[in-house]
Amino acid sequence: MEGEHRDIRCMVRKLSDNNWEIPKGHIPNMRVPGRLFVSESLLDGIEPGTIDQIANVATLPGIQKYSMAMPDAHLGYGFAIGGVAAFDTEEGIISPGGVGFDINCGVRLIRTNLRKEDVVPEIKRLTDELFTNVPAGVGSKSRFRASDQELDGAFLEGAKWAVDAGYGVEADVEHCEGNGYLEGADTAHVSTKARKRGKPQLGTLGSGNHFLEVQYVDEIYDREVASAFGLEEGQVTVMIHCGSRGAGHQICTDHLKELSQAVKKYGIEIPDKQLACAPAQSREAQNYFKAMLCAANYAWANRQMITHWTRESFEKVFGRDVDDMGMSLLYDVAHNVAKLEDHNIEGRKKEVYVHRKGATRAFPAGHPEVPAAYRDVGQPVLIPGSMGTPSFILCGAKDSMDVSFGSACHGAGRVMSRAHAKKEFHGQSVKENLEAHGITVRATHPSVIAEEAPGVYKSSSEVVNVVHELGIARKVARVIPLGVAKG
DNA sequence: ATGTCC
Repeated sequence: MEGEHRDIRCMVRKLSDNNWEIPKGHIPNMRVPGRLFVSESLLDGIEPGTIDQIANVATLPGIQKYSMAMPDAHLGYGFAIGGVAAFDTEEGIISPGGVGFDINCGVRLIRTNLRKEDVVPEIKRLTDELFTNVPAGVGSKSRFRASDQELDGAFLEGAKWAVDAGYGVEADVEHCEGNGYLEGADTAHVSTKARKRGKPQLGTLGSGNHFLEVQYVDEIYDREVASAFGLEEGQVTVMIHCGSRGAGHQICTDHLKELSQAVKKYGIEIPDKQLACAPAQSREAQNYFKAMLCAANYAWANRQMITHWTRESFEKVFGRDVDDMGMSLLYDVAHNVAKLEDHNIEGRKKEVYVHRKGATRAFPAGHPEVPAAYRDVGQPVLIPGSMGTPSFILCGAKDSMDVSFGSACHGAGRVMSRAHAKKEFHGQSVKENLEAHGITVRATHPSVIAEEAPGVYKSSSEVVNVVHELGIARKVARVIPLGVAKG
């Protein structure tokens, strides 16, 4: 492909460390410049097509300040994964490409008061128990048989519905971004097909890079914030990384069709068909938005149900009560979602549609949407590693509002296709290698392990260092996997 | 990511 011969260094202009501009002349009709937040070394790994995607988004109507991408940026559908863009609520647009297919893919972290040495001797049994209790894999079905009414509950009330249904406690909801649900969801815009796919999957992990992982804290970078987050060295934590399954995928697919028509109807010029969108206040855009919120809420309900089964699994293995094991929710973040938020733009506060696609909200200390428990330090920002690699806990930092619409990165980007990974690695040997490093893995098939081998992802530590140095999120702690369940 | 192509 011709793109591979283009020099990335000729496409960007360095503004300061970790901060690069994609000038308005990169492609015709850019309304604002692009911004790419990467280190010198990460820059060389960015595909030219990713730069083009950041520039393409800059041509969309009503875009504010600049079209940006986080240090884990890579090619996505229309918008780059790692992309953040905010649009005016009147002059701007809403685009499914700016959210992605896995609506509200996200991460939550459960604390325990168990120590690494308490868990290591039981890790195989615990990982087996988690793998048994939380269905994983493509097309996997839930242990929970949702009725239509219960599905509506998940679509409209997210984690709150799940807690009311007996999956968790009230405090869980308070420790989710947006209290585990977004207002304005309307199931009238969710197709029968999306319901049909979503109904049996409510309470499933999914596949790909999604996982359920038992970890321990091995390093604290910021004692004060770690203390506010209830984290200390040697402590065991559980991380859940999953999304809205077939429901979100179908909702995205359905509305992409409608919005492709809307592009013509409203005469919007887009440089890439994958940037299908409609004017923010149009019927088409609002219908997508209301359906997207249903999928976002479904994902929060999904992670909440998985949390409940995680707690039950620990109870069974350790023979202790969840409260006794201190299994409270630290936080739950969305990294694929569009939201109405207030931001300061050119010196005045205004409401915008912020699209985060493979980017985590990272609101700083003092922001009213940060839960009271963390208000003095900033919201927890959870950055999952890939299978067998460290994950990071950060907190939203003071410059995020000015620099990145209150956003940070979301994880390690893939550097090798699934097909390539399956040729390069063998599941069984990857598994043996991980077990030699003290990491137990349970997956539906060895090919899943090959596709997700540690070597197919960029290092998340390099990505995390960029957002830390930029002052948009600060490093708090690092966690190391002990046991992983995957689909 | 995804009933990994209706």
